[in-house]
Amino acid sequence: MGRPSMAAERTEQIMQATARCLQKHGLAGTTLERVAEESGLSRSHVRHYVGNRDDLLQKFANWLYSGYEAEFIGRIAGADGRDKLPIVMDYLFSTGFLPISDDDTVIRELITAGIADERIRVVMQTHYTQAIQSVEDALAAEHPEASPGARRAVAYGLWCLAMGNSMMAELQLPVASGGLVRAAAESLLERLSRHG
Amino acid sequence: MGRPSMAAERTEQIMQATARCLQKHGLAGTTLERVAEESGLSRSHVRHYVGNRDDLLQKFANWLYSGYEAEFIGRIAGADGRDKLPIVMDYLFSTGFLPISDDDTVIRELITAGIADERIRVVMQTHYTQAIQSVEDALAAEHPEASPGARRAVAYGLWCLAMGNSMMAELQLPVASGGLVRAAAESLLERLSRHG
DNA sequence: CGTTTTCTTTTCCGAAATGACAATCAATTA
DNA sequence: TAATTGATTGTCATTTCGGAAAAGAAAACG
Repeated sequence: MGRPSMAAERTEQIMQATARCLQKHGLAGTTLERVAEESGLSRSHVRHYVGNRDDLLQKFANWLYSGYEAEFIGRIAGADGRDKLPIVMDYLFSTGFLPISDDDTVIRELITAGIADERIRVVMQTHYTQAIQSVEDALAAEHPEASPGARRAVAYGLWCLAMGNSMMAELQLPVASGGLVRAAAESLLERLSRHG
Repeated sequence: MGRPSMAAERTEQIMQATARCLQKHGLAGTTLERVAEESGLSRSHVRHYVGNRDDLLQKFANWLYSGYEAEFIGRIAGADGRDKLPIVMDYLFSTGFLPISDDDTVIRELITAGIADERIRVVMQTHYTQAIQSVEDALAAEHPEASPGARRAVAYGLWCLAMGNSMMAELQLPVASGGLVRAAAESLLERLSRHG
């Protein structure tokens, strides 16, 4: 064996720096140099540990979503029965004091990257497919009598509501921070309560 | 007077080239050089007529949305009564064969630009405020008996649904092209039919 | 020790984009 | 015809980024 590997720590450093960069400077502004600066390492370090810029973004997507898988998808799968839906609703429409979570910006930038880069896109496709499925599972636990088609539409609707609202919030549109999405989301949910 | 100004035609050329660039190469790839190439003019031309890159994007935002104002907001204001809502629904959820309209990509890139640049953001804020108001007007025409709060929530909900779905469509998520949003949107509408 | 492995630092090159400036050309009007 | 206004073209310097490679330093292990 040679010198012990710093890869694990360094990669973590770099990923977190990448997140901060995406948040502060957007996708185009997330250059290897800036990530290096933000992480306190040199650009050569970044290249050494994660490769070129495309590699960086792809690894970052994996890193980010594997975190979410534990935090969201995992938590829903772990919760039982009627505990699921409140978790989902809070996650999608948490109306805390922060208008948007820090991650929302990062995610949107990543989506932009995914439109151009297939590897990133695939990561996001599989993640989002799972996430929407989790929403559907939560709905199924709450409304087992509803039709699968209706559940699917509502699940996807909730998801789109959350994504769309996050976009509007990033534009600092006043209407985005008034809890109006949550009202719309509740309306969607009512459909499942009404006709079985 | 000197030589007659070509500003009007040239600007139009440049704006259309900018749209094509945003669509093909994204925000980061929309450089003055590429816009010049796409428009058939020289980079000096672009600089001469629209200024630097930030100026270009701001002028483009104005140009794009003044077009939409005529096409969408204007059309709704012009339609009478119960003709409004179908126009809105078609505009937001047109389920044609194209998974997404050409402009959707451009708009999303512009939103990304608006997050960083305040001048662009202001343009988009005012436009979207008006657009959501138009949706609300259409709902008011169809459901005059519904409560204003409910209408507002549904209007904003429809808008978010459309935005979120457009994002998912750009990621080529299969679920985005199945007409599922439209189903969710119809569910939202039902809320206004039910309790006045 | 010395070898091996990995980390770390440094240097170089090329491409692309921006900003600024200058010079020439063309059309209109006095 | 001359002056003026704006169009058109071209050039230069600077910056930033990305990609690649080389060389040195540090730690484990036999």
